[in-house]
Amino acid sequence: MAEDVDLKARQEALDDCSPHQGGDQLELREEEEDINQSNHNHVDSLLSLEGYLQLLSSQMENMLEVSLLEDIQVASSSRGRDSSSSHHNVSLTQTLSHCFSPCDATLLRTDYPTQANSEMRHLQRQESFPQSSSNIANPESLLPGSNLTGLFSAADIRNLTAHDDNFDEIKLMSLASEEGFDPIEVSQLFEEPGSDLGLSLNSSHSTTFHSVCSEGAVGYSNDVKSFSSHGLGAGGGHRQEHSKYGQVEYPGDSQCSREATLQQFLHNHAYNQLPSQAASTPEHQQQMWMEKPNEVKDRCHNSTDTNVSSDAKALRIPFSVDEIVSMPVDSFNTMLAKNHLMDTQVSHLRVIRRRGKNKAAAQNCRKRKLNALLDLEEDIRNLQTQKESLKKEHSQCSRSISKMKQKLHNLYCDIFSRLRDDQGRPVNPCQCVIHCSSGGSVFIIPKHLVKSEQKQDSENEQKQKKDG
DNA sequence: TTGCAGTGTCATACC
DNA sequence: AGGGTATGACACTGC
Repeated sequence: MAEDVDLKARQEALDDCSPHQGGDQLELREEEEDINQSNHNHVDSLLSLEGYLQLLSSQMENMLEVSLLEDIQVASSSRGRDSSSSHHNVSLTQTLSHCFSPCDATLLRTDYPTQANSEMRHLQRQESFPQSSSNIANPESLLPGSNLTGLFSAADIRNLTAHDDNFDEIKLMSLASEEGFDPIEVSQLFEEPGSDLGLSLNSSHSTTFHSVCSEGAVGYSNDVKSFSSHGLGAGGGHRQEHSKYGQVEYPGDSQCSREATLQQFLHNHAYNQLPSQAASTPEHQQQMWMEKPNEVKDRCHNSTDTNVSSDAKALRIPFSVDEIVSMPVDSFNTMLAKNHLMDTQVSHLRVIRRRGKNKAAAQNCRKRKLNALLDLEEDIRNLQTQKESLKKEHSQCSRSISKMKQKLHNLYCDIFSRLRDDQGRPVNPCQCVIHCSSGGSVFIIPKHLVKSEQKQDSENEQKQKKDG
């Protein structure tokens, strides 16, 4: 504001010296107003840019934390069995990290016909739901009807989880199934008409929570590793149970059971929460279970990487989620046709694909926004530099005009001091003016004649305008 | 506890 | 017409 006043004062001073600078002043004011408005509009942008730079610097740390959390997660699951099996953690982590590779998925497909025992299948199906809807932060929130604390006291389980934020969802889910937990019943119980393809909405009914799956800022990377690491929460548990019981589902099974497995996996969209943040009281658990889909839908957003990975795995699709998202539409349609999926499964996969696409689009959109802000900030700097340059040029021009005016005045005085009228008397410069014609001739004309001529000229111009 | 930044998702418009 | 993209809005999490 002080700069405004100073500038205006200077401009007024310059205007006094040079009466023809009104246009320049107006332009400068406009430019100044524009710049000031830009400054005002981008104060917030500058503030957010600071945070963005901090985010960039911390993303490398986050990437390291991801792998670290993976090890911690597995370590926590093996802690209850063998506290000294540190080497186990490494191998498990490696196993988990390969859980969603296309090669792995293909192998799973080829394994299907080798499974024949129907009882085992039933048991495995029961196992599959806990795996899919794992991610439990609070063991007591598994099911309202299942009494986990009958096997382990709440204190024991809390102690188990207290070692790490990443509670061992796998183990607890196994316990849940041992308690007679029927995943299909539950999925049917919470199946509501009009829900959103059973993805976020249906999943919302579950009180299960993700273990910490290293979500957070992932930057704009959308590669396979990114998806895999995010999928460790559910995917890791899933894989582990596979190694325990073999295949959970078979391609030769009815579409119904396949669909059931799909639903089970698609029900896994709870937000990752720490044990302390999860529902802790039975009342709260009950409330969570009774919540309407729309009320809990959005709570489930951040875990979708995990869950869509599980979705693809549950469908036995030999492609990773990232491939599902990034593959051309023709390849995608071919893949859908080859796998002989039901309509609902196809629609689920399309949802997965659409969400993945939209996720990337949102990341690009935000990236563009930030870039636009950076560009605008640079524009502001450039305009400020240009403004300073123009101000200097303006002052230089004003000084030049003042000098020329002074010279003209001196010349005027010099000429009139030498002029004499017909009678040899000096000509009064207040009564006469020097007039230069277009032909180059110079006349000394009395001022009153000049004024009358000017009046006539202006009258003629007005007449011409009216006629025109 | 509150505010903020980052994120995923949805709805919608547009291509 | 169907799929992809862009973007505002919303809810949520973690800090």
